[in-house]
Amino acid sequence: MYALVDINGAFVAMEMVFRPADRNKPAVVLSNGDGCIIAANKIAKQLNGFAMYAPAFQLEDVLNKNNVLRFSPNFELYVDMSRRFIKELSFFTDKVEVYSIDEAFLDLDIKNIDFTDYGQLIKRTILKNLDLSVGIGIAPTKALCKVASKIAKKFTERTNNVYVIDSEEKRVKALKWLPIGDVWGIGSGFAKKLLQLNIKNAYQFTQLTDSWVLKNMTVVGLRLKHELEGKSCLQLETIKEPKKAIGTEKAFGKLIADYELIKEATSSYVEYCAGKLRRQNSVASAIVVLLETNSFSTSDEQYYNRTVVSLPIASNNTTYLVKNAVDGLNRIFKNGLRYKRVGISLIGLYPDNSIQGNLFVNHNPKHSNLQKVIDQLNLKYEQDTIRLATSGLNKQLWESKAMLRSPRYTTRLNELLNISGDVLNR
DNA sequence: TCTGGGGTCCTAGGACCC
DNA sequence: TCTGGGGTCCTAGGACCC
Repeated sequence: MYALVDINGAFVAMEMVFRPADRNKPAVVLSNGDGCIIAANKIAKQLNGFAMYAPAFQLEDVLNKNNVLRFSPNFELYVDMSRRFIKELSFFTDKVEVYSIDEAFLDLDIKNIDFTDYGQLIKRTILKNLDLSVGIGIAPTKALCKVASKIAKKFTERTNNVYVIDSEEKRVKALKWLPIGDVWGIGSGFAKKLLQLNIKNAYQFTQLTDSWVLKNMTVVGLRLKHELEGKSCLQLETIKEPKKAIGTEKAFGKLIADYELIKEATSSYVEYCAGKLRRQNSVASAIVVLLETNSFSTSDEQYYNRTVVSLPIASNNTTYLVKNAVDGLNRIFKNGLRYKRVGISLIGLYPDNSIQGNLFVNHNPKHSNLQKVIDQLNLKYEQDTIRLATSGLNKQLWESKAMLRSPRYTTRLNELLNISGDVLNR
């Protein structure tokens, strides 16, 4: 049996850990630039006229009228809380798959336990130690865990946040209950297609033939069907594989025409991603650079372009990667346009201990010691203590603002929670 | 005025190899 | 008359996830 443990309303819940006085208020977390609503607590979701993922400015009235608390995204906090969440889970089994920032699959291959009791124990532990509430679905396959977890969350009064699918009867009942569009792995595209065929729930989906599913939904769809039938096809991936791509693309705070500022942003993104690249001991063999105007504008000239810069020698050296990314930017940059976003992605990643040489390029590793020292300083003090001059000093001119970001309570010494001031006075 | 960001996997088709 | 067979690698596009 597997378990899926999932933090309820994760981002808002993580904010509320440090704001106990605000727990009964509606609250949302917004996307970069305070654009869209990406997370909300139950109270906010139940408000009249509320819509998840809507642009915040469209819901201005609803948010103001109900005094909804708004937060800029604070991923540094969420990532750290997530790390603590996984640590708690690892006390229950050493087979943990970190599935996302707020979810993990566990292998419950443990003899003589009552799964419901065990789930409740996990739930109580996370609540006690982290002040976060979770939902837990337990079943013989991962896809069925997802189904069980939905039931656990939907019918909290009956399930107390833990639901186990451990019989054929429960499986069929659960699948008949689950609308096709809510099935893990069925997105809006396939949901639409299946509804046209009068497939309305997960159970009906499992009644299709294997060959139809294979032909129309590839092997991915077929695996899902088997999983829902109770035949496990998706293994627990407990070993964290290195990423195959590391990228960043973000909207600017305002539209930007100035090449120098866009170059700064590009350099700064590469610097950030190259750090992640080195931390997973990889090198990149190519860089994607993309540039985009504001697609929502009806008056501005529209432009979208991307290019792939192949590197003669794979590398994880910031200076070298930045230089090549800027070459890419130069290829696609057009004067006279107002840009909304630049993005870079390091691709073709492989381990840094097996770099393929190049007969025709003189590889000069003289920067690698410098790079190490910079990384050490940035680790010891703070991110960006030392950075490239090409990443510039004008961040405030292009970076989107995060006016509503809460303190990074658990990762910055100068943003620690002040108990008497921050909590008791609230 | 304001409209998210960061990933994975699969397939088809085109180019190439011997 | 008859025009192979078995591969790899890359890219674009489409699907999905949180």
